[in-house]
Amino acid sequence: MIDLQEASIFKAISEEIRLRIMVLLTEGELCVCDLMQVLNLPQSSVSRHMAKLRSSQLVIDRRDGKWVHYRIHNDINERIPMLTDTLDQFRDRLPYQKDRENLALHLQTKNCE
Amino acid sequence: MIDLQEASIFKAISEEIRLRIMVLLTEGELCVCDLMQVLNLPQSSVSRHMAKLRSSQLVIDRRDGKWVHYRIHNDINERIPMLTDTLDQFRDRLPYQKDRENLALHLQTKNCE
DNA sequence: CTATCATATTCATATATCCGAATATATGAA
DNA sequence: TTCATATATTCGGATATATGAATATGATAG
Repeated sequence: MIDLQEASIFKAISEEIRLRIMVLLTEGELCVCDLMQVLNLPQSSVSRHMAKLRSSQLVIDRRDGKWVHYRIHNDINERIPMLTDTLDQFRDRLPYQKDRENLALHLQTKNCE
Repeated sequence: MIDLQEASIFKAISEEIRLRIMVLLTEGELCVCDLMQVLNLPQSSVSRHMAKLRSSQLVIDRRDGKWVHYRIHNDINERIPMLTDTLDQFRDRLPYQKDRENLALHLQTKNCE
């Protein structure tokens, strides 16, 4: 079944984990392995969710060696004006706030390697 | 499975028919029988979709005799910033524009009875 | 080349969602 | 009360989506 483009975008962020991923991406570019550790999910799960976000053009990917980094698509505000404001509004609520704390801790550890 | 409230709202508008209903409701209050005729859908289908929109608190209902009128919830922009602006942006695209034309014709006929 | 790491995809299964038809409920008129 | 109308809910079945494990792909190091 082919969704309307607009419905497809809402469908992408209507799943809890993908919404949490989108809020995390408001902090900046992240790779699959970051998200696996921060959200404590198997790799295949994160990768599948990123494929869905990518196919809805909510994020774009950038390969850097073995890693694939994802970030929120530049054009997103033109297609769905509410999205950035809405994600920002969620940042200080649970579980998004806790996710962001976990991300900060994870990035610290990562830098110290 | 219990969704996050935020995810539940997006889930509600991630389905094509419900999104079209929400865009129609930007024009004002409508009852189930209006939506049935404008969207050419069986009554049970419209009623089920309205229950979903209601449980996500995207719309509120008002009973007037035999009819139940639905309108977009007053508080919606506080929970999802710019949602109504986003719906307004869809109004002039297809299939939403065609739906609005059908609604206008339907309301004319209805008034002439 | 092989080995390893990061990511993507496939597979089978479980769960969720959607649908029209049928039935139930609610309201108002006769 | 009985009937008709508007809406809500229930019922199966079909389709869609999410899941972890296993496998495939892609990139780099040695």
